[in-house]
Amino acid sequence: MLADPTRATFCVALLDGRAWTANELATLAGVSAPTATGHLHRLVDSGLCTERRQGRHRYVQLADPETAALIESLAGHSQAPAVAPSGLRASTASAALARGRTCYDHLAGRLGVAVTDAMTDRGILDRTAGFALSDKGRDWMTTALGVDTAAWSRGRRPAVRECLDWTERRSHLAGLAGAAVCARFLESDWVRRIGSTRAVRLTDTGAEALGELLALDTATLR
Amino acid sequence: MLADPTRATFCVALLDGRAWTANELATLAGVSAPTATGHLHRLVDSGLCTERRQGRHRYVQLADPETAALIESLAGHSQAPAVAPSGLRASTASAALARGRTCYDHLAGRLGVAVTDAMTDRGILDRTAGFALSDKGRDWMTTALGVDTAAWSRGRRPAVRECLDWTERRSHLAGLAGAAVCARFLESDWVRRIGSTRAVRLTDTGAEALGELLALDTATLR
DNA sequence: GGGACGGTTCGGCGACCGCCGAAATGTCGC
DNA sequence: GCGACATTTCGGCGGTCGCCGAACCGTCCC
Repeated sequence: MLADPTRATFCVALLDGRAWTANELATLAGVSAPTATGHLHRLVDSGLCTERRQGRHRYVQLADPETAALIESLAGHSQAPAVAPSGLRASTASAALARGRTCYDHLAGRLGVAVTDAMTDRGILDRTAGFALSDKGRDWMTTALGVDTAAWSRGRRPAVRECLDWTERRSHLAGLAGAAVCARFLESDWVRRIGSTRAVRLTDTGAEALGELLALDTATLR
Repeated sequence: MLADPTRATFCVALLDGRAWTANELATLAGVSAPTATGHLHRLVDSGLCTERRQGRHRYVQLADPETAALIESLAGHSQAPAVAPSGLRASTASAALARGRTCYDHLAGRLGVAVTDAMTDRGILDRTAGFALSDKGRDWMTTALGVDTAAWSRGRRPAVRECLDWTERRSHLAGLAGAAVCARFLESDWVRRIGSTRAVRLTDTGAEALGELLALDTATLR
């Protein structure tokens, strides 16, 4: 199912966690609308995606975080692209993605890895044996981010998960904690989406906040 | 690469962590030798597998634990097999696999999940936030298993990793800790391979040892 | 109502790719 | 050297599947 280049392109696009319409995906992948329709039917039938009909539009998105994690891990294992993007526009877009982006519902790129590293340095994450939130980390989630971590023990989704970043080739934070951090950062406008892409950029207030909360040097992230 | 049924069968077989010859894999997957050769070339070229020539034999195995983890996660996401294995022999073999098996280099099946659960109950694993080894767990590794956990901080492979068990549909322990547990159990003859398959069974001494070390009730695992 | 537009169904074309048999190569054991 | 055996190369067959154009169905907006 994921082996077809067109469907793979769809899924990577859907990794941004948003719902796309059939035509958007068709244009992105460079195929005709009928082709895209057929692929989307198969993705929905196989349970990888879900759809929401709304008027004459059909919005498709990944079925759940587990599916997103699977696609991430496949993307992480695929070799680096053979050719670098050419052209000013493409390379600007690709640079923006490398700097910071969302990966389903958490942060990735240099920004995502930097935040994860800073959380480790500050003792919020414990990476000496596995990838876990320390006691201090649980406090930090509540006081700094206003997140109720007690609710995390219920449910199937892991609280903390490691996700291989395919541009940085290093791990960043995923799971419920990663999603909470990303959501809070977007809500507080510390991080803002660039247009309607997956790419995000750090705002001025965001840079300041991350300096205070995580002693993070944001100079290379802007 | 992994989408072809024959190659997928090869990779799942290789999940036992051992090296297989081309003919063994051909027989298992029900294809001719030339077909198997072609597939193995592609798997090696793509970096998923490595080969070791030895006389007139060609031994193939998975390239590294990361690759094994990828295949595991794909296997975990594939739907349950539509048809139950039929025939006495097939169902005995499948029951043995469900009871206990190796999953690349760690334990899986009911046995793997039970050991993981027991380690959690005894406070060796901390699953309240992520999947990590507690301080107590590090001591246990050293005293009970004679494993030096200090060496784990170096290297890319995570010390503790969660692996979705495709028969139990629950997580079991993987990563360096999972590999250490499995290796130690096999060395001590607490667990023994059934023939040359991935399936393993608990020995009498093993049942006793697990009762002492983990307060594990092994009645349903035999 | 009528045009615009998103999405869908149908039919058919073409390419890719997995498969095998036959024959070749290389290794082992005697 | 010679037969047995594991593996490989080659050539060719066949099915699957992705793709598109054309025509069709709904919904939205004027």
